[in-house]
Amino acid sequence: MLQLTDRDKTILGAIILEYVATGEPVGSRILSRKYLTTLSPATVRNIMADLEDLGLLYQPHVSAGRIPTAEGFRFYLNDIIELRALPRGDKSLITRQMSQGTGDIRDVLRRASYLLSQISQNASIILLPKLSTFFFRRIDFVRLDESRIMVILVSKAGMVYNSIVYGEDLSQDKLNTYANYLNEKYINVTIKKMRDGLLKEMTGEKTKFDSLVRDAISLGVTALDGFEDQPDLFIQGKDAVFNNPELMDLGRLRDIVNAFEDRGRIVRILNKVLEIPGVRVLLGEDLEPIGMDDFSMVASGYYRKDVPVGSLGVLGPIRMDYSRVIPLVGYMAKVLSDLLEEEV
DNA sequence: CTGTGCTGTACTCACCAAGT
DNA sequence: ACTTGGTGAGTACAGCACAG
Repeated sequence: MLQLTDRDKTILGAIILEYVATGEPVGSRILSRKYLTTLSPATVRNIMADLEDLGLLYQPHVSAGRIPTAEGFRFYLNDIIELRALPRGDKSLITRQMSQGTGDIRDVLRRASYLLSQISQNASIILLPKLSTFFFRRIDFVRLDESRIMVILVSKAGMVYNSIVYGEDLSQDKLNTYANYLNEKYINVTIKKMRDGLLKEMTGEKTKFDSLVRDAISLGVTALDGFEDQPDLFIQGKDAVFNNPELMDLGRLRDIVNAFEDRGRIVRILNKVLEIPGVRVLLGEDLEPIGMDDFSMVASGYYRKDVPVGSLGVLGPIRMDYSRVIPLVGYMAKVLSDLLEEEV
C-alpha cells in the first residue's frame, strides 16, 4: 500500500476536486491559488511530480496540468474522500417517489432507476432480482390460438411476468384446471423450489397414472423455462454518458454504445458486486471487460432478508462526484432492501 | 505568429540538527 | 558559539503546447 504524507493527500484530493469540477488538466497555479494558499506553485509542482512518479497522476502533454489516473482515483476513494450525507432534499424525493405507484416490483425498480439517473446526472443500471428468488403467488394460462398459450406468472412481491409457450390445442377449461393445480400446490414457495418440485414430481409415481397432473406439471416446467430469458436489466440515462466531452471521439462513442448493448457483460459485473456487501466503486481495469476503462461505476447490492437478490449502480465518467454518488447509491440500495423486506 | 498558461530546472533563502 | 549539510520552499527563467 502506498504511503503518502497528509500534504500529498491534500494535494491529490484538491486535484481530484478540481478535475471533477472542470474536466480539464489541473495546473499547479490553480491549486496554489484556490486550494493550497500557503504553498507556492513550485512547491505544488514538486509534489505533483512525486505523485506522478507513484502513478497517481499523469500529464497528457509536457506543458499541461495533471489528470488523476484510475489508480489516483482508487487511492482517493480508499484513503482521502470525505463522504457527505445525502442531501435531505434528495432523500425526501427518493422516499416520496418510491412510495408512490403500484406495488409491482418492476415498477418500483423502474422508478429507482429513473431517480438514480436523475439525481446523479449519469446513467443508472439496475439488475432485477432473479425470478427464482421470488415467492410464487399464482400462475394463469390463457389460450391465444390453436398453438399458443400465454402464461402469466405473479410473484408474491407483485412481479408480473408474461410469456408465450407453444403447445398442443388445449381447451381453456383444461388450462384453468392445470393452473389451479399449480396454484394450490406451490403457493408461497420460491420459484426455484417450485421448479425443483415440478421436476421431482415429473418422475414421481403419481404422474404416471394421472394425466391431468402430468400435463399440468409439464406445462408448468415449460412455462418457467420460458421466463428464464427475460431481460433482467434496467438502464436509464444513457444520454448523460453519451454527452460527455470525453466521448468526442466517434470510435470511443461506438465502444460505449456497444458496451451498453452487451448486457451479459454488464450483468456479470453487477453480479460480482453482490459478493461483497456495501457500496463499491468499480473503475479502470474493473470495467475493462466492457471496454469502459475510462469510466466508473458506483454499485451496491440490494437485499431481501439479508440475502442479496439484485444490484444497482450509477455509471458515468471516471471524474464523477463520488462524495455525492456513493451516499446516493447506498441510500437507494437501503430503500429497495426495505421495500422488498415488507413485500417478502 | 503571438499570447497565454503550464512545466522543469537553477538558484537562493530559511530553518534545523549534528558536528567541531 | 560557530560551521556545515540536509531539507523544504520561494523566485526567476526558458521551453513547450495550444488556441485564436
